Amino acid sequence: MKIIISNSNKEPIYEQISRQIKDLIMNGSLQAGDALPSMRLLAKELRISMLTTKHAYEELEREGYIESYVGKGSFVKSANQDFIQEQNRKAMETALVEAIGKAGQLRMSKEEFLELAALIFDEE
Amino acid sequence: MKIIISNSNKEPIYEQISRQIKDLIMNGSLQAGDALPSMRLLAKELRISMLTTKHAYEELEREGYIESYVGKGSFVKSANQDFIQEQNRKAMETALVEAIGKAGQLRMSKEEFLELAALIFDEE
Amino acid sequence: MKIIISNSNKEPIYEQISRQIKDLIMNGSLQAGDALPSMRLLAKELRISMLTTKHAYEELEREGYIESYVGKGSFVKSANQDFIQEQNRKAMETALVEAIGKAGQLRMSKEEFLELAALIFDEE
Amino acid sequence: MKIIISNSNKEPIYEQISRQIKDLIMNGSLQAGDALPSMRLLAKELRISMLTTKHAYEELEREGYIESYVGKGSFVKSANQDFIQEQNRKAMETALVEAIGKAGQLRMSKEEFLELAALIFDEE
DNA sequence: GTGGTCTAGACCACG
DNA sequence: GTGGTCTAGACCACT
Repeated sequence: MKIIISNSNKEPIYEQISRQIKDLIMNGSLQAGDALPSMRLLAKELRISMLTTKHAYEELEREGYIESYVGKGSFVKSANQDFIQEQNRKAMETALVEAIGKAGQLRMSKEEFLELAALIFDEE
Repeated sequence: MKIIISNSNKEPIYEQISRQIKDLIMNGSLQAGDALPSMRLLAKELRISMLTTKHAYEELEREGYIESYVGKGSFVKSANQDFIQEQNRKAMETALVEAIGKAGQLRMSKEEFLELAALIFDEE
Repeated sequence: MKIIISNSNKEPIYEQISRQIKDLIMNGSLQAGDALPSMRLLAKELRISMLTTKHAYEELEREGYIESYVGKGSFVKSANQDFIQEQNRKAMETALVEAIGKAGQLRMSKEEFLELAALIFDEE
Repeated sequence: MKIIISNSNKEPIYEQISRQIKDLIMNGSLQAGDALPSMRLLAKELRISMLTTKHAYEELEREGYIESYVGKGSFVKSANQDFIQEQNRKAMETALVEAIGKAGQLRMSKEEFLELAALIFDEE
């Protein structure tokens, strides 16, 4: 599991961690039941305080992505796939609305915007 | 000039102000050379500390949207229209790439995505 | 605002705090919009770490009882009275079901139990 | 003797075990003098560490429900039936007082409360 | 002044 | 070994 944190970033470290783990779960790299690295180990690897990894894991647990058990560790929750799909869809729509809003401010026509979108879609 | 600030909002007050002024500049409500209300007056109207309006105006000046002259006041800058456009374009592309990435994870086809984009474009 | 914490208690300190503040809100001692003591001040008064009071306030914010703003402080949320009623009702039913379950194990008859309940009700 | 442990539960495993054995004693499924499965066997059946079953049995012994003899095993204690009853009664009263307190905050009348209690009593 | 984040320790309960 | 709680500091952004 590869987590990259940047200090020259306004996003809090714990947010960077929980966001990246969320992404790993959502794209299938982490499956339901998989064990996450212990808070201590992850903290050591990332050279940050254990409290920070704990903060990240707590957020993930609150949002229903993982579960932690004293003495056992933290595990990806057997989340319903629907929940993950739903989250992904919401994120996608939010970004799309944002992009279209900006396009409007730039006075782009619908055709220009869709052409650009098609272009980027093919690149990915 | 209508600025609305919301306390039940995690966005810092100075950000709410500078963002709304930026929008007014972008959509043409504020033209190059126009005078902005004095920091003192704006603070009084919004019933906030002058430090906060100062913070907002400083950000706008730093980002090249306005210019302030001691004893005269603050004015919308004439230049940098291209710079602003460019920034907007970047923000738009970033959001679009994000949306397309998520769409890929959702296994949406290009056609589905473009259809959705067209739909949202018309709504706005 | 009177908060009492006990160290000779398995309940975590932050839980004791958030629970007591919840009670103050639910019984009307704290009204919507009221300011809570700053995390620092409360920590000082209770002679505990600021992180602990912060933990308590975070929980209250997550559960919708209060809102915190950097530079301003923490305030009781203008909660819908319905939400509070609902929480109270749930707590009451949980306790009642628990009591009745125990009564069953004690082989109390319904009449005995209701008599006891009536007695306690009058005392309060 | 049927013990069921759930991993997707924040209640510690040893607590789940001791609680369930307590219930079996309380409702008469386990009589005074009955032998409990050896710690080793129970651990094997539940696929958990023997340390955990040991922890559970120790709690039961501490609370006066069972007695363990080295080399012979663990047995339900004959005495203290009154003590157990008394504990149960206390727990029941505590829960009832709690429920009535909440009912008071909800401005329920005594009649409403007793009606609700009777209803729940019949359901159980 | 306020809350938000982070550190580098510590002790505890659980398995 | 694991996670849960707590301390006593620190720096930062916001008002």
